[in-house]
Amino acid sequence: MNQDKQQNKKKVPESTIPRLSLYLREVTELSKVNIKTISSAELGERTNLSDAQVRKDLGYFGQFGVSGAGYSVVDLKKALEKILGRDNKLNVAIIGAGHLGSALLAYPGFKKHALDIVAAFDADKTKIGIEFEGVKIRSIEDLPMAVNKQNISIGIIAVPAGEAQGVADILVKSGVECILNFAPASLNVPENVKVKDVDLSRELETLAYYLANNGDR
Amino acid sequence: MNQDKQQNKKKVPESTIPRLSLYLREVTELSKVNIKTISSAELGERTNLSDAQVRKDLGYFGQFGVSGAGYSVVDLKKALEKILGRDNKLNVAIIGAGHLGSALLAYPGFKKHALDIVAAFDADKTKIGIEFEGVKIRSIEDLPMAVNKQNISIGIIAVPAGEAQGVADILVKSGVECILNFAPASLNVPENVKVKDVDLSRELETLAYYLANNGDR
DNA sequence: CAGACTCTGTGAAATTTTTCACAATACGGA
DNA sequence: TCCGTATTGTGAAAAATTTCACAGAGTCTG
Repeated sequence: MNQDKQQNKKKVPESTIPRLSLYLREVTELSKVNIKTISSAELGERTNLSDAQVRKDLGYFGQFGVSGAGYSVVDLKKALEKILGRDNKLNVAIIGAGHLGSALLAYPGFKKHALDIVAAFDADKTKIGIEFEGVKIRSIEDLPMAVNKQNISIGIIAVPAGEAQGVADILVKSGVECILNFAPASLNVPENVKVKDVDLSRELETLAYYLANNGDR
Repeated sequence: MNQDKQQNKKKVPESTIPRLSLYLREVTELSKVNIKTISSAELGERTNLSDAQVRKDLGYFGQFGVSGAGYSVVDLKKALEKILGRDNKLNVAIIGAGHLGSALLAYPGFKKHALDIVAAFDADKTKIGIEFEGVKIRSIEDLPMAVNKQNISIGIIAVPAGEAQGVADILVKSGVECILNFAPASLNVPENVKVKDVDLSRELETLAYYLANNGDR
């Protein structure tokens, strides 16, 4: 039904998408310093990926390059922005206004990515009403209403692990289909909901493993 | 030379390690509520993975289960802690004491993972001397010395993208072999150095992609 | 204590992802 | 304009990862 975009194309690997974001970062950088074109090899070097990987990734979405010359930086930038959906603004809610939640509220990257944090919630009554970075903390009870009223499409969970599933349930029930989960807990959600876990513990533990097994690579 | 641990065993896939961390999280949880055994199927359900995946992952490191009964929670917990190197404490330095850096200093997860934040650095002279969570911010110039004196094995980069490579270079030169990079920049480091990127932009962009291409997958 | 049942460990198959390699194409200089 | 060079796009091969599926081992019930 909406295969149209990728019709006969092969399925895009899961792992390609985050790399597209990397490419976009680089071409954005390049466009700032007024560089006009870049080859897959150079782009690969800048992202620590192989040239073939770069070409293959881009190839899933069309033909953006010019044989013998490489990719036009501005064109590729535009194309990637389109693919990654930067053209339509998205409204984001943060649930949990602790250390992490407030660091996120201050994070400048959101604006760059056409993401607006339009609401923040916390269960702690003493925090309600406080304003962080122009966003007033509200009671978590207001969440379902806010999702609808403010057309929120991404929920960021920044609460302790024990409360994460409950928050996820509320988000799902309210109609949010994308969750960025900072809590160290595996969330249970329906198939149609996309969860991305950002788990510091896991990252650290992975590093510790490589330290412990140093050398095995 | 230190293949000994995994002698004749097949190479452990990169992707297995973060999952081990997930398993450990679950068995730790289970041990708290005094559950004695768990099957691969249950562990899989709790982590949104298949039972086969769980067994295969554990299988790379030995035979921890009992046919017909499952895995002993305490034994598996111990085994995973060993594998992930939680038995030896590691010293960590955070570079960058902005919003993110200070949120990290407050993050309770480090202690749990046998990680000690023993030092924090910032380039901003006005921040030097301030104490966060019992750690005094120092000048970034002190970093090389601190790495040696305090036996720091993990560096966490929490500076703006433009400064990340410079900080990475200092870390590498000082002998740090593990870097957790929060800056949205691709770091260039020697082969023997392990970098883990935690890139919020990339996560968000990936989510946005799935929102934009909602329905496919 | 026997038989039914459960659940692991693991080769082999299937799938996914990455790399290879090269024909086709466009550019740029003479 | 033509030739040499650079670089893409992409099937096909290789590698990595996941899933399948089942023999074998241990558990539990009556």
